[in-house]
Amino acid sequence: MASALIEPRVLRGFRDYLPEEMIPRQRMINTITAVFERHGFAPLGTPALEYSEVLLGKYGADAEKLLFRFTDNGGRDVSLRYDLTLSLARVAAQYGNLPVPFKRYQIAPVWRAERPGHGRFREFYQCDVDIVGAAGPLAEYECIQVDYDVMTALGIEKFSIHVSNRKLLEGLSSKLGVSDSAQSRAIARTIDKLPSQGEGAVRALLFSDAGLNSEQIGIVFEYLSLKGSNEAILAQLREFFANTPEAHSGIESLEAIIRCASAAGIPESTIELDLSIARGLDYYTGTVYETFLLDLPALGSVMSGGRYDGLVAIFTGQDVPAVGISVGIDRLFSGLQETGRIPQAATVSQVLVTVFNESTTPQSLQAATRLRSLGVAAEVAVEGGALRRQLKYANKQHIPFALIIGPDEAENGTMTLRDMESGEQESFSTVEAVAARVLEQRDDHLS
RNA sequence: GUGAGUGUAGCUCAGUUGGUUAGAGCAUCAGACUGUGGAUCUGAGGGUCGGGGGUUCGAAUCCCCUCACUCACCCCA
Repeated sequence: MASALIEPRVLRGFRDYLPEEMIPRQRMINTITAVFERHGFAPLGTPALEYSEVLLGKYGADAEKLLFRFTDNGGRDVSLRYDLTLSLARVAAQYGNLPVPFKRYQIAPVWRAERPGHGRFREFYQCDVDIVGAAGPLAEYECIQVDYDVMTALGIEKFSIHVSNRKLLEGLSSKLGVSDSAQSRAIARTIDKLPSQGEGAVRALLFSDAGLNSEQIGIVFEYLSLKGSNEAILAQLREFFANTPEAHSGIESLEAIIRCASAAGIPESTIELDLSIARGLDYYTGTVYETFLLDLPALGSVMSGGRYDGLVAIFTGQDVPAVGISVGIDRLFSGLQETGRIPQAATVSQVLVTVFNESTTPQSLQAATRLRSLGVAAEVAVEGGALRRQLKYANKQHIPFALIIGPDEAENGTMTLRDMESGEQESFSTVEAVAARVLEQRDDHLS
């Protein structure tokens, strides 16, 4: 008796990445990883599952509802990680012998029990770099430098890094006479919507959601209307917050960041002080960043982060300075696809080594092995069959070359290399010559 | 979590006021074609019409429930 068939399916909000998508995605990640390591960030791995108490209590009440939380077979209360930052804070608190500052990167999936929507999933990747243990603006500037270098390495020219500081919002709350932290957060969340929803909507929300009166709303918009060059905005901020000490360290930090970036030669137009940037998560305490592609502003931020000095303290009781920035890999990937910057790649193979019959199989296998040792990705036509069939496979997979070794070639010690794009064939007597030909073609494509 | 919309082959979709055995294109596989892919022709496989219940002589079609997906809120990456 056959048992009931199992329907192949994945959970809501989860997905497979088929090779066609995974190949260019993996290449993008490799490029990003190389930038991280060039800045001295080292890889860190942490478990997907953590004790719930490690993850609870620092994201804010809304986020807690989004944890995948359950009891494991041993009766432990556990949750899938919601982001990578809290696990990093746990590591920083747990190991006493880490270097200071501790610089790590981590590219790994996180889970949120959210309702999936356009471009939103319950399992998605985060790609973070963080510096734990460095309090000064140099660490904050380094995140901007990494941001700039990642964008540049990916071939993106038109982007803008928007920078603000949570301390300014604290100063704003103080100036408004708001002391309730929930209300302060509501104000910040509402301000964050200015670019997407516009002034009218934000005014209405400040009244209905954040509970501000019209005089207070006037002050908020006085703050948000500070515009001009970065220098001009800083000057206006100093004046606006002259009697609000809570905001002063934020202004100083922004000044220092701008100075460092300018000294490092990052174009001034790339960094933009943007007072509407607030970031959603509650744990940010200082500088915050968001990065936008100028060609696709509606895509939203593709790289963002900030300073979160209080996070390690939930484990140790002591504040430890920390700052980081995170690449929104999926969003960035879809943005690059839209602007045509992702080359199509259906295969990783450069050569399909065909197999004619049993007597020529040894020659095919030897050629493939030699090609690989010469750095060529060589795939053997493992299914065999008619040569027509094998070439059809190479064509469909967009493998650029097919190496043909049949009885004729075996007899006179040659092999035939077919360029699948042009259909031209060339005879070679050594595998080294074949490899040179294939690698030359690849270099042409890259340049 | 709230509201609206859509579910028919792997994909995109037809399917008449409810009527016999649910179709097409693309894709897949085989053959024409055991030393050469993309083209053409011929043929084949592939469907519990999302699932369950109801109305009816009869349901892909009408009704109810449910699940999934899409869009807008909420929130965010």
